[in-house]
Amino acid sequence: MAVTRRTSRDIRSESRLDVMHALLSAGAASRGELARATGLSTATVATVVSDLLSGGIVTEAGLTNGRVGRPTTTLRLNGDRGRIVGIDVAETYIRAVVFDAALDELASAEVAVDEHHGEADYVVARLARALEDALERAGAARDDVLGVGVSLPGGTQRPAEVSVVVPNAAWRHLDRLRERIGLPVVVDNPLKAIATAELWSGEGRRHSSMITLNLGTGVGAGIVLEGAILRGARNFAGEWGHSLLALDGRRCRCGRAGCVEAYVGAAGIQRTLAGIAPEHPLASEPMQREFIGALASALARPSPDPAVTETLERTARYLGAAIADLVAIVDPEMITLTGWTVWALGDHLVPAVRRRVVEEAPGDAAAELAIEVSTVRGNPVATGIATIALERFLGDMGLLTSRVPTAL
Amino acid sequence: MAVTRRTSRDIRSESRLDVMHALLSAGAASRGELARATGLSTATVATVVSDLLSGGIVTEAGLTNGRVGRPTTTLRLNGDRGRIVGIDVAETYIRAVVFDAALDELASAEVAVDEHHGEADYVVARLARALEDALERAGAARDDVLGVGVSLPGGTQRPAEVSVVVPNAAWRHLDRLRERIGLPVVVDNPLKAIATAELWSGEGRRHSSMITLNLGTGVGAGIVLEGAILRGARNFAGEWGHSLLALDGRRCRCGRAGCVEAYVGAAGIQRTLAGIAPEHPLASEPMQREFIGALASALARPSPDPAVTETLERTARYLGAAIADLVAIVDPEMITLTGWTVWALGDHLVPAVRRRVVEEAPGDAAAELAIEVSTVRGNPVATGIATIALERFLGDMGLLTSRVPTAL
DNA sequence: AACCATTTATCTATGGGTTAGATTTAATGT
DNA sequence: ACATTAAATCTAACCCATAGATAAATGGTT
Repeated sequence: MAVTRRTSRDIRSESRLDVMHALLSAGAASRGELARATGLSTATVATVVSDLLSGGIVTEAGLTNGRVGRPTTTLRLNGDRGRIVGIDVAETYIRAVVFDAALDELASAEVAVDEHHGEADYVVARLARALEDALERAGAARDDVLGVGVSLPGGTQRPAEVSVVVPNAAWRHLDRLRERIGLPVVVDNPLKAIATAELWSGEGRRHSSMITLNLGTGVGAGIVLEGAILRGARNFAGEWGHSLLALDGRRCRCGRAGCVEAYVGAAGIQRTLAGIAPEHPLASEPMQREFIGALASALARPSPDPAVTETLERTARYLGAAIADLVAIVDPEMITLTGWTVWALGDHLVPAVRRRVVEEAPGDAAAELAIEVSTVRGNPVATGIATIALERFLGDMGLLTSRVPTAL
Repeated sequence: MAVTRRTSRDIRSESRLDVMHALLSAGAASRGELARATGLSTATVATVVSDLLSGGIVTEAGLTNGRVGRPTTTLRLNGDRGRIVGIDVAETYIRAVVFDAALDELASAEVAVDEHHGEADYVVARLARALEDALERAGAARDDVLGVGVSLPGGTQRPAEVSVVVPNAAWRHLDRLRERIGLPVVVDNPLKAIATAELWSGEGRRHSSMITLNLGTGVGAGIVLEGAILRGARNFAGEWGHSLLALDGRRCRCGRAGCVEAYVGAAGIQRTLAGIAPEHPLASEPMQREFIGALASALARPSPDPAVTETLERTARYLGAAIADLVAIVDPEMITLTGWTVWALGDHLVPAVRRRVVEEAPGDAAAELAIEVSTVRGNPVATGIATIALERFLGDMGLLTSRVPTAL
């Protein structure tokens, strides 16, 4: 596949996206403010806004009188345009979140999933249940739904549809999923979702390059370059969790040895602790999220358990080295961190990781690198996959061209 | 730094580049052929060609009569437009290559450099010597030179200018270099150079993503995405040689432990052999290029030395694992290999590496990945850095806009 | 020798994009 | 009432690409 050609239509498409992003992050803005925020001329903003107004994507939300002069009409994304659902299918739970068309969260629902019970029909049924619960709580009718985004772990790609790093039979049968949902569905993987969330609701558009790391059961990277998500030739880019940290190191659940995930995934952190203090009570905690939570509380105590402190130190070192590899290869302007490990351990982990990255990165590459906890609120996977569904919808409306490279 | 805005001028700039690339790879072509090759309309090609004709970049090289009909005017890049010099500054030598404006090689000169004699004045003097020798051999006057490209190892970046992975005092003083040469100079690092060469003279433009690996004393990756070189926030992207292969592994000359370069750089391969057979005569060969050459001859024998075979196997494994990391993170459509290690060992190494990458890459990510020896002839670093100088010249002429993001 | 068919290159009209600057609109202040 | 001010829109100019008409140049045909 050769390089894609850009046409002047794509420029308009990008201008529309820029205006929508500016509006999303500002909440409400006048045309003039949008022009200043996007760098476009007021004339262009006016025509773009009129496109979006006639598509019902934005609304005029009243006039505000300034000191003197013509009053400014305030613009907002039109939440009432419809509903978008984002569904985060994780290893142990499925969470469905309903958003309005301005990407404000309305309601959510979560169902537990038995990790060892992975048949397609079972998972699809649980997913449908989460979707219906969430819609009911949001008071949304099926007709209101503009699109449903589903994030599945593992690489999603055409034509094989889903190629899994961690095998799970359910994802080979997307047709059943579509049939059962009966609404416009887009499927992608969590890394592309968090990157999209960062691009619309976070830092992605303020920097020419950014990587967002998802740390939980699995770990991975969402890579954003020049305002676009790096998907790679097979939509596989960002599987940093399965890049090598240690040759012939710990066995990873993907089958390979020495993957980053085997060290800084939640189970990997537990293994680190078990290596330091095999008899430690936390080392045998069966639930990953409980384990991470307990680790956080242990660290918060006045004089923490040395084994716990050492676990954090080593994890910071592993993570620092793995992030340094990303710096060496991609050299991003900033890195954001997300995922439930970060929500729980961030206060202790992030400062240590910052120090480690500077040490481990080649030369002074990381000297000016910003490493921050993501500013995206809520579940970024659900937010991101819903955003991808919204992008797909906008593309179907003819408002977007090039920027809808969703996987499926 | 935010995302850069694209304007319609950039589209024309890309069209001009596309036409020039098509012309470079075809050697000679009619306007119609260029239209077919680029996917542009004949009208656009005609206007672009007339721009390039009036800039003297292309020439009409005679008419050819077909069977019937109006004869086709053949177009070529105008080599007589001037001369471009590419200078590859390596650890042990400096090579200057003179090209005509159609990027055909005219002459070259090489001077040896004492690795331990790294003062700025010394290196600059050697470089100037190589440049003058090459110009003389090419019969080129200084006035003919449109630009000089200098490739320096290590990251080159603003504002610190050159930030070295492997320290060398000389590169802190680019002003002296510029003063001594007295011609338009661009400086960049070898990874960006090989990527540029791949983009103009190789496979880069036929694929939406491509990585070219340089294997020699140092190792690194040139990353090409959507027809553009990935430079990163500090022009540091592609320093894959200093990403981690083995935590706490072999000490690397960059100071870190376990870098890819410490395993698959020429010195690393020798260390692998020394680990297998400490008394092996090749293990104490003092010159790296001699060592690699001797390894290649040993492998070509009917029944090769088992230590040598084992060295190749392990190197393939290291390289396969390191490439698998690139696949996991970037997921390119193809990978090309270059550098003198590849020229010498490619026949034995590449097939083994291909197998290893498929095994080591997560899931079936590498199943369709093409791994080939680069088709760029000659010294790709010199070719690439000369091409960057040509791009800079075209930019100064007003023929190119966005695509001249050279470092210095 | 005049004319037709054929192939290549250019010209023209159309449509999409952006923008600076003029103009209109709608408030406040005197 | 009228000037002032600020926001939004309109207008004209200038980019870009393309389809389709037109012109150019030749070999073959009558």
